[in-house]
Amino acid sequence: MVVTRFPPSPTGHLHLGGARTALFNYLFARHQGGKFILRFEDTDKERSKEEYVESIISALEWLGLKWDEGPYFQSKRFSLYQEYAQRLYEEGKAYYCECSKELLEARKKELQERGLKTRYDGTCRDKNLSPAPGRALRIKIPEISEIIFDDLLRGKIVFPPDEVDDFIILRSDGSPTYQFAVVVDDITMGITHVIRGDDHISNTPKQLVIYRALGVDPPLFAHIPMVLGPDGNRLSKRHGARSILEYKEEGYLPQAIINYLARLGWGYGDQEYFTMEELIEKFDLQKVNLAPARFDPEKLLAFNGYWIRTIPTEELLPHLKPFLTNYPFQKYSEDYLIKILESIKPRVKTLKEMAEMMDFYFFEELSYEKELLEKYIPPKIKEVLKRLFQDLNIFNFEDEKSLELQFRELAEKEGIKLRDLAQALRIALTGKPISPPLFEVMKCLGRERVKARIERVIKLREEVE
RNA sequence: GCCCCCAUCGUCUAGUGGACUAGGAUACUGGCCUCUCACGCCAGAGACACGGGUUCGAAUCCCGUUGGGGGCGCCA
Repeated sequence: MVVTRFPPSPTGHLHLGGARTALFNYLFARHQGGKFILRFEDTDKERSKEEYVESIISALEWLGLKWDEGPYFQSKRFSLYQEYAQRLYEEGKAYYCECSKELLEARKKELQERGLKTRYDGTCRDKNLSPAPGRALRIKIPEISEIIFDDLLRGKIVFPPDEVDDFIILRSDGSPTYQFAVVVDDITMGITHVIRGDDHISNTPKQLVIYRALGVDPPLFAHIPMVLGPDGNRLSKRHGARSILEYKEEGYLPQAIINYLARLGWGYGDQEYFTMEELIEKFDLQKVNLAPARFDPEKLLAFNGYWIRTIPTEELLPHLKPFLTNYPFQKYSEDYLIKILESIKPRVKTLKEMAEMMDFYFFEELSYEKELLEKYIPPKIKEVLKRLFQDLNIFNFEDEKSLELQFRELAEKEGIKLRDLAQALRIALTGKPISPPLFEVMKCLGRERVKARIERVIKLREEVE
């Protein structure tokens, strides 16, 4: 059975790059009917934080990337790593090293200055040191030969013989380093496919050395291209390195983020829009592009707009509710909310915008900008509004079609353009020059609320004069 | 500096030797629809990085150049 994993280190929030790696692992596992594991790589005690564990978990849950096992924590598995390390030590495949950090640092600096490779010089390699506090355990790289592996996406990748040095697998405090913990975990968790960013390509030879020393066949590797910022540089805080949860707060739909992320570096013919179900069905690692992909916030926004107007309104409503907390929306029925959402859906790109556009449905006393009143309600139109006021009692508010007809007739009778009348009414009813279709708005508000707003706006308009 | 990966419109991509006058999406421009704004529809502009090969024939295969990305920790 296929087993994949997503191994974030809880030293930051889940960002777009990490989310995409998680997504690809998830999709691959689901497509193959396999298992997807969540594992926190928190061997760095200094930088790992519980709050990041929580935020990563809630981001994954929000995106709908459900894991089948875990979360595991490397910090709780130290005895396992020590066990494996002990084995390597006893078999002579690893040795203890007493070189101090300062000494190593100095040697490295010197090598750099001379333009040479910064590798460990093997000072302690043959000292036969026994374990002792303050000593780190290094793996003993066997005889020099090149290291080759078959990447699922790129084919053979070859590293020259002297690329890997005797690196540390157990720190002097006994904790495992990343390279070692990953391998032990992937072995013990039965990982079959390692799908990760291509920034890990150069780590792979080190890990292969560990697999070999442990006498275990390595999993299959697929290195997917990284996600770059819009400027082609590494993802930074300004754009995509923001937490996924920030996108949630700004009014993005998980469907949109998943869809966008899937299309970043992967394609399925000319199809652009995919539900999670379709992705699971159609995802194929072989179709992943090899070139790094730039994150384009505008396209993500466009996808968000698409999914807002595409998913059923009943499904949209729960996503929107958190953005309505400043409105007394509890007073209104679910049916009413769904009705007004329908008309706003095609006009917005985020849930936040949606909430902003809906405000007039919830408040009776709108505030009107003086400029808008003057621009859209000139004296002539104001008089029309006054005369219209009586008609409102007999107009049929049952459906927008008949409302429209009634107002068309009225405009004709008054000798003004429907357009001008409509804009004045729009200001009166919504407080804005841009809104959902006017007659839909009227129908939703109902006769009494429409009357009250027109009456009030006439009064305010006269105060301005 | 050394090592590794990569290269189609601004961006994301389709394309796996002939179906390419290089398709779609997004963004942009013009038009249609229209009570505003959107949505939708139609149209336009916009790319095979460069140079050598291989081949009857290259966006597609090979080599080089250039460009971009990544790695070289007792970080992950």
